[in-house]
Amino acid sequence: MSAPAPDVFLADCPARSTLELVADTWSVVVIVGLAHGPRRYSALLERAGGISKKMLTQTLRRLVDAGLVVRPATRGGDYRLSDLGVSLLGPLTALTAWAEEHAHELA
Amino acid sequence: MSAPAPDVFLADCPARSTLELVADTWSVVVIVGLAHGPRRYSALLERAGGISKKMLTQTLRRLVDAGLVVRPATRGGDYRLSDLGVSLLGPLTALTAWAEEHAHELA
DNA sequence: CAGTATCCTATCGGATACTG
DNA sequence: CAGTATCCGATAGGATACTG
Repeated sequence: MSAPAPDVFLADCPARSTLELVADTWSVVVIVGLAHGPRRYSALLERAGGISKKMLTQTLRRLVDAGLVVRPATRGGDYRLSDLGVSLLGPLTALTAWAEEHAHELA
Repeated sequence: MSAPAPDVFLADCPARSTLELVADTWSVVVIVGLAHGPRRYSALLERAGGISKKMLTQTLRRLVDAGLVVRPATRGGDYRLSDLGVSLLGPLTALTAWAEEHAHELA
């Protein structure tokens, strides 16, 4: 954590691919949706305003593959954040907090 | 700043549109690219690895319209972050810092 | 209920060429 | 140099129907 102004700006930066994973609306919505605790597929579908089954499935798959979310052991069980996923909550809530605070200032 | 677990999770939340603006790779890259100070179009184009003129123009337009970036007064001048844009740097660097720190843990 | 698979449109986004 | 405009293939993403 002592990197001196690291540059996501550069394409070859490994953080870039990570950023591309995280800098996605549905990913953020789903992760935040799991912040309060594990939830079933249908719970996510209903609460995540406007997401379609297709995108939910796809987003969950990506997040599971990336290791941010843990797939339920049994079909129909709860999805939950992995430790890595939990570690992302800090930065992410900072971002969503900003979004809420400044939503009215944006055109 | 005292919101009790606000929910970007919901679609009708005003923060959602804000999130959709910010949760975009190119937007993040350009904003971070302007973090160190104002830069000209060509400077952004060269340093933002892999971005095309089209996407740079489009992204800049969106960010300017949203009020996050200030267009140069004279053609060929420097683009710079607005106060609002600067206020976003905190949350954003938290996110990019996370991306750098955990890049190797992701599949 | 929990997904998966298919169809189809809209947008993304690079390459290229053009203008002031 | 600083953009803008057009062409076009690739992907996003909703609607719907289907399976266990």
